[in-house]
Amino acid sequence: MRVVFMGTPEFAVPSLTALLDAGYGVVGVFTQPDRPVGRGHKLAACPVKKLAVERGVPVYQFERLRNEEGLACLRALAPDIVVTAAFGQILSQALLDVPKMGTVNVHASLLPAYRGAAPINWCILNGETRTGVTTMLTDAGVDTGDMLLRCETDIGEVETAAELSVRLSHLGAELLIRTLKGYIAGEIAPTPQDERLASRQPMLKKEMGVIDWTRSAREISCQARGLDPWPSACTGYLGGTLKIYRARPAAGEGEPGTVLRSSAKEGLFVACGEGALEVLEMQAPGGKRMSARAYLAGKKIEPGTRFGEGI
RNA sequence: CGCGGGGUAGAGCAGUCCGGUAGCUCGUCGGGCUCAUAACCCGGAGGUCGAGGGUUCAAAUCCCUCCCCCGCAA
Repeated sequence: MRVVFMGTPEFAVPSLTALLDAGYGVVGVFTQPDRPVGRGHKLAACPVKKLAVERGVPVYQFERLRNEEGLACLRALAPDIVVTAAFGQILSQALLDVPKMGTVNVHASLLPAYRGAAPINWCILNGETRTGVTTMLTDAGVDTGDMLLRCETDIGEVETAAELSVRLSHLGAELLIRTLKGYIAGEIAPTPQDERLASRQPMLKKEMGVIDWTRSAREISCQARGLDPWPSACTGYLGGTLKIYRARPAAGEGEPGTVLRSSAKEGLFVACGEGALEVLEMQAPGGKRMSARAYLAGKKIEPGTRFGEGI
């Protein structure tokens, strides 16, 4: 069995690892080109590339895989099946026609809901309590292909998108192996997606992070957790940006955006349009990420402080 | 050469400019108070001040070199 894997970020790593460990013949890995990341404009390899190199699998990187060059490369590898997981590029029909058994995608939502980009973030942003992973046969649309298997899981009360992503990536890897076994054996019947239940969300934008304190504590909590680690929920503080990564609703009321209680022992509570927000993980201007209590052990935030002014 | 911040007790910070007993909050351990407590009071333990070199009677602090971490931007 000749398998070609396409994926880029951390989410795809467990899937590729599972493929390799399960003994599938991974003849090539396609991943996004190295990008200048971090300080100093250094080119950095994505997580999938690092793993592939480490495991001795040939790596191919094309700016646009659907161009002639990429297509020719994929054809030359003559894959029986292509597996994708958060690859980051849309495959053309010509690419999809290459593998005899089709292209299996691992998608981090319970399709047909949350098609498109950032499904994990959107689930939390929308306050969903349950999500999962779906394996499907990729077609020309974005996440519209027939479904193979799915796996569900609850979303924790204070779970962030970053944490959920890690969990789903492992569930996805496990599901992928089960899917391939069943699919190759002809034991899984592809199920068409019900278009009436379909939904699709746009990519995340940095502006989505700005907190409107007149919203409810519940909504802001979802915003903070859903946008971790990027773009992250933020508000103005000390002339800079205070980021909030994890929070939960709590009792309390006051002028929206006002600090109600603040101490290393109690924590940090901010009044919202409805209820109060208990800030659990945050990042002060110019500082690093830490728990609100840890921050308050070193720096004070006086009750009455107004957040959100002068971002 | 993209801009900038930082490394001091388990955690978070002050002290560095202007060298001279290592300090605060939290946690932790012990004791007390209380019907009780994450509350309160008393006491204790815990630090090669990132590493190396230099200046000095004396360096967390001044000078040089190196390592590591982080924010912004992408």
